[in-house]
Amino acid sequence: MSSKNDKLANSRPSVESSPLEQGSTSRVVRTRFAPSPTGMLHIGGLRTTLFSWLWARKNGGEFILRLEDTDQERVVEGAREQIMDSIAWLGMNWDFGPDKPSPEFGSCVQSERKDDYIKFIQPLLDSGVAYHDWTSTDDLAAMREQAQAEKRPFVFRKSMATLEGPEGGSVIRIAIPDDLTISWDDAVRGTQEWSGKDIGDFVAIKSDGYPTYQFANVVDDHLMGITDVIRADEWLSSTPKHLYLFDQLGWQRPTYVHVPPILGPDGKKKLSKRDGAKNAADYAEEGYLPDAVINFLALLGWNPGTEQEVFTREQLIEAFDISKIQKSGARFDPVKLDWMNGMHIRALSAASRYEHSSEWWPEAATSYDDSYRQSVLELVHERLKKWSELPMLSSFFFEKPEPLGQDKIVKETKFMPEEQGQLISDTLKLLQDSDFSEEDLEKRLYGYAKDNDLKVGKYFMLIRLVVTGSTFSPGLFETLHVIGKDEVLARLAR
RNA sequence: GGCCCCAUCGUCUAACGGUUAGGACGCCAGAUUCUCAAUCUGGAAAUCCGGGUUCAAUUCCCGGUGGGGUCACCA
Repeated sequence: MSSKNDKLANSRPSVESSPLEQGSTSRVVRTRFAPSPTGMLHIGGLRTTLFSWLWARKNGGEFILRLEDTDQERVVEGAREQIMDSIAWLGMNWDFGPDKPSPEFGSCVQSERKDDYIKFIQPLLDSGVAYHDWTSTDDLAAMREQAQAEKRPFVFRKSMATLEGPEGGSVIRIAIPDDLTISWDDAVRGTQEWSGKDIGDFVAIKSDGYPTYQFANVVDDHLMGITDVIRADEWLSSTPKHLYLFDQLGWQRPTYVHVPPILGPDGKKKLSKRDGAKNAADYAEEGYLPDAVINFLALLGWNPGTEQEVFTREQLIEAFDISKIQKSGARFDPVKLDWMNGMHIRALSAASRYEHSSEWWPEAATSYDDSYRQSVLELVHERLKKWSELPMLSSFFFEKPEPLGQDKIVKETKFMPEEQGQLISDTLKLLQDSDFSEEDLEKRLYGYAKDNDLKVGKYFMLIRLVVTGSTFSPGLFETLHVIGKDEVLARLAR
């Protein structure tokens, strides 16, 4: 057939023209993320959101959050809020969303836009592109099963349909011509071409009157003026359906950008709940910084073409380019995320680092003032990978540690119990009239070790163990200085 | 099974057809040092296989293998 369709397909920008320019030359860039509120938004969805958001921000365009809830039965309570909270936590602001309708196109919730879809199906029905079908779901299932058994793909055609039935009980399908050829330039996959004979006549309007994703998606992308459809790879094979609809409705096609999947630990299947696929809330709870998560996610399936790894949010927006999105799937590496988060914690100014730390302090820290806590933070932050580690690394600044058994000290320092007692009481005397500046502590402690011919490492470890209860801590003088004279002497005297 | 997509160190990735195949995480070693970190330096570590094109292939083509996606009144 259809020279008409071929022409439409061919009227698209040629292969030579960059797909990047298709969306951005004529119209202001508009992207959207369109999840269905059926559950948690996990890491893969978050990354897709990120790419959409970055691309809009980079181009001074708009980013829309649209809820695809046309399957009312699958809508999960709370999912909508969870999705919005996750995206907001990562600092990806939307220009229009479920909570922010547009004066131009209205609601961003599909169930509230039902009338729009019905409106556009009529011309398709009139032109014979769409038709009513009364085939029962049971019959459909049987047909599918048979196709399966015969090891052939299930491709529904009008000839298989039940064309008569009671008013209102039908679905509306889009008829796909066998000789249709649909081609397009995917911004990451390159030129794609599909044959109509591999595409079944798909349902556009369900028998309950709601549109399917396939239809609502196209209508909304058009009505909302979406220029770049950035979505997961799994949609690649339904793109021809969407394109056919754009063409038949006489609408301008957006640029399609199919991003690769994020893989689970085995490097094969997509990351799933079973792998502990997380949502943004989980990362918030473990004490990751939104900027670090964004930085990490951006580098999963995209790279700037330079050797830079650590980016601020602004640098990411500046550097991001959909032409550098990877084709193949990427594995999620939590170890690198930890490193990345540590880098971001260290990149913060002392003041904003302290601000970020606020809810992570151990219980005992509440009775201490800001300036004390801030000094502690500056001492321990280089050892932090995530905020949840703060209590473990800082507790001895706020409360006396559990006294260590002498055996433990012997094991760590090789000082016999008698020696321990002697050294500690000497140290107690030594520090009695110290001003407890780092310099003075250093002078006295080193001096004592030297005068008594002690291994500095062993001696310092002894003091550390007694004062902090831990085999590791920030530098000994800094630690003693911050804890303060009274408390240090009290701990030594125990 | 049909159709489609993908393939560089363990992982994330770079490389106009000509590079000692680069960087990062992790790992190992060293430096620093009172411990642990942080930091710096060095090291081990990769082009899935087979053909073809070419003076030259990680790069282009074909085939294989492996992995993934999709074939719903779900998105």
